[in-house]
Parts: sequence; C-alpha cells; structure tokens
Amino acid sequence: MPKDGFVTSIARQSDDFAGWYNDVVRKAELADYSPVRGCMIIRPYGYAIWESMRDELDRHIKASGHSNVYFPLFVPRSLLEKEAEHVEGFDPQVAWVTHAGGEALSEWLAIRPTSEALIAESVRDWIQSYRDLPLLMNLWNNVVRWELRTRLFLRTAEFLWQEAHTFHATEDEAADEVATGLDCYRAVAQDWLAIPVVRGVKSRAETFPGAVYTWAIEAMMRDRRALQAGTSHMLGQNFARAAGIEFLDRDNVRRHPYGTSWGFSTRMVGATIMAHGDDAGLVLPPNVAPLQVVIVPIFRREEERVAVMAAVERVAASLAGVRTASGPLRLRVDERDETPGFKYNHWELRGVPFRLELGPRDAAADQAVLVRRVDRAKETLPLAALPDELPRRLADYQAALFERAVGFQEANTHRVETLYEFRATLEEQGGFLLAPWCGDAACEARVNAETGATIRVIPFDEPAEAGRCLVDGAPSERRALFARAY
RNA sequence: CGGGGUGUGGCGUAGUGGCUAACGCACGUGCUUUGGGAGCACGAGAUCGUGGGUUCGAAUCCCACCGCCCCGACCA
Repeated sequence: MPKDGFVTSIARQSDDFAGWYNDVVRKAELADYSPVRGCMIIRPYGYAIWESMRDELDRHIKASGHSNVYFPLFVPRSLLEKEAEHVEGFDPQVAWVTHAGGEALSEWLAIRPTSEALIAESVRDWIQSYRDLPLLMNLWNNVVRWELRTRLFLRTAEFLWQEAHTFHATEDEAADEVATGLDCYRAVAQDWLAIPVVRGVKSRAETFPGAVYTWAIEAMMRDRRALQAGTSHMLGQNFARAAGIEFLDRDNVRRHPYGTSWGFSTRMVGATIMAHGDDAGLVLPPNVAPLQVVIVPIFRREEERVAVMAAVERVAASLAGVRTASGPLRLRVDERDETPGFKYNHWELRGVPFRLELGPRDAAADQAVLVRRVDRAKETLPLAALPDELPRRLADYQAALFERAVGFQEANTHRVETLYEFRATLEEQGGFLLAPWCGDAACEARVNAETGATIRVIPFDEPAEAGRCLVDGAPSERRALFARAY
C-alpha cells in the first residue's frame, strides 16, 4: 500500500496541518471524542504524556514553596459575580448547574471555569495578619469552559490543568511571584518538552479578566502559528477587595493582600505534538516520551527466533537498571506477531525516540541497529555498549529537538516596520512578527481585523527601541510580537 | 448563534424508488510468512442518525428533529 513503506495513514503535515493534527491524536491513540460535544477522553498513551509534564511541573511548583490543595468544582453564582471584569470575561463560557436532587436550585452553581473567585472567598478567614502571608497554593483539577469550537487538547470544553493561587503582603512580592510562576512554565516547556518559548507581557486586550497584568509564554508550532503555553497573572488587590480579604500589616494598618494566579493545561500536550511532529506522526522529546526505546525482534525460522529472542532478553536485562534524565529507561520489547515494517510504522506514529532492530545477523554478531525517530538515522552498536550509550543518545536527542525548534522559531521570526510590510510577510511566510507598536488598543485591533494576527506578547527579551507604530506611526518604545495564534 | 456541508458494520466509502444492502481496511480462526504497514482460505459483524409521511415497494422522495464536520464571532 505505501509506496515508500513509511507512515501514510495520516494527512501530510505540509498539506493539511489541521487534518494532520487530528489524525495524529486519533491514530496515535492519545485521545478520543466523548458523548458530550467538545469534551475529550484521554487515552493511556496521551495521559502518560500529560502525567510526565504534570509531574515535572509539580516538582517545580513544590520546589518554589507551593503546597497542593483542593477546592470544589462548584462556584455559587453570587460569588463568581463579585469581581466585575472577571464575570464579564467568563460569563459566556460558564456551564451552570440549575437542578439537583430533582429540584431547581435556589442559586445556580457554576462549574468552575477557573477558581479565583472561590478561593478569594474561601481564604478570607485564613488571612488575618502579615504573618499569614504569603499563602502559596496550587490546585490540580479540571475546569469547564463552554467553548463554541473545540479541538482535542488545544481547546476542549473541559480540560485538566494546574492553577496556582497566591496571596502576598506587598505588590513587589506578588510581582516576584508572577515571575516565579512563569519561570516554572518556561522550564517545563524548554527543558522537558523541548519547546522554546518567548516570554512577555500580554496587551490589555489579551489580559486575564480581573487581572492587573498577564505574563505569558508563547511557542511556535510547525505551521508557524503561535500557541499560548502558560499564563501568570498579577491580580493586584482586585479579588481580595471583592472578597473582602484584609490583614493587619506590620505597621498596624489593615490592607488587602495582593494576589497572583497562574495556569498550565492539557493544551501543552497539543503544543508538544505540534511543535515537534512530522509527516510520520508524533516526535516526542525523550523526557516526556512514555516509551523511549522499542526493541523490534526480527526472525524467520524457529532457530532464528530462539537466537534473536535470547539476545533480546539479554539486552533487556542489561538495560533494566539504566537511568535517564527522566527516570528509569522506558523500554518495551515488541513481541507482537506482526511484520517488522508494521512495527516500525506503529512506533514512528507514536513518536518513540529510538527503536532497536535486532535480527539473526545482529544476534550472531552481538549487536543491534539503533534507529533515531526524528531523522531515521541508523547506527549499529554492540549490545554491551547499550547501557552506557542509550542514556547519552536520549540526552542528545532531547537537546537536538530543542535546538531544531529554536532554529525553526528563529528562522520564522521577522522584524517588520509597517502594516504593509507586516501583511506581506505574514501572507508569504507566516511566523512571528516583531513590529513597533504604540500601545494603542485601536492599532492592535486594526492589525487583527486586517490580518488575523494578534499581539501574543510584548517580549521581555526585546530591547527597548524607539520607533514608530506600524499602524498609526505614533512613537513606540518597544516591539510587540504578533502572530496568528491557536 | 450566522453561512456551508454531512449522517450506511469499529473506520473509510458505494448504492439516488425494486430481489438476501456492496466493497476496502480493521476484527476472529487456520496455514504459509516476517530486515519498511505480508499472502491465501474460511468467518463474525448493519434496527441504513431519529420520528413521521408519500408509495404495491424507501438507505434512496417529502417534513420535522438530532448529531457531527468546515468557515466566522468567544477562548488555556
């Protein structure tokens, strides 16, 4: 069926990126649709990827002093409505429980779209003195936002995430916390998922409802579109004031604490797929890959089978105690009664970083052929070398994927000066566009209306640069990062 | 919610008023196979989205409803 023998059961990435993405998610058995529109069933292989990034992020969150907690799924309507901007921002997306126990509820219950309001209300009594601060909490939970258009992992009506909620005595301390949250995300994205990110502050239009400002990391997918990969919000005193939280400070003055919140969701599974995948399917960084190495035994006759399986068992035993950057080596021997070609395609589609082919010739020579998923490069290695070589190869592979992604992002980031140039570059090349912007929301809206691109962030790593706004020519101090986004 | 599509075994499709609804993939059993998605044989699997109507006869025509997909507005 396939002319060149390689994976052909999925749409080509270059022809139809959206079709490719869907095929990969379904055929690599990451997720499925559910009986409820827009909701997602996460299958074992997809959930293992999520667990890996979740656990890594959890380590960062705990290492920076936060404790995991739990707050309920339901938020009384009156409570959600306390912070005016917040309710306005979320209202269209909230799912409500109106009946329970066969009777209409006297007050509707929101299924949490996020937990700021509930938490602010709940911690009021916990915060009496500056000595009760900072309060550093994190929730792993699910939230519901009734999206009109959904895509597996990227935008589902219900999704899994982590939401950190913190309260501080001073604005400076809260500001530091916003940076801490964003840095957790940067670390996981870059070091674990091998996805380079641009850090920056959101424009007013893109700021979280109820926040004073929002920081974010943005990543580039292989179709050159942007994906918001994590956000960290300075809530100021907004929610504390709405909920009436006050503490007595050192100087015997009652004050509202300053809050932050930050979130990272199952959307990052989608980001990992779209940042690294290719026409053959998933390409997973070794740190998140549920399987890092698959051994494919190859034989014809019975005596070959015996010899090959003996060698396979020796290799597997020699690799049993091997550790990698993300824990014990995750290895599987594919003993299914299928042809080798079938297995190659099967595991390439699933993005396993390395496969080890071991046939009669290899068994006789105490060697195996190691094939790298990302470029199918092959090398023959002595079996005895594998316990030392595999962890090194996996680390190199992780680094190479990151470098490749950095190169791709740099090659597709363009500096433009005028709206004309902006439009032409976006049409012809896509990608990230760094353009001078005066800060006026009307200019931002006009770019969006004319090109479909939005301001992703005003990047921290771009130096201040006097210029003229790409839309109205007004003086600008910095460049904003624009892109078409998910 | 506006515009455009579409609904037939698990998946992808054919069938557009007439016999027992057809084909490919996938699935089960057996034999032969196995270094890039193996072959043959036999087999199981379908209230044709739902309800109503027209007709001697409906997967096919009509009406209503429901679901899903794509494009827009909302968004982690």
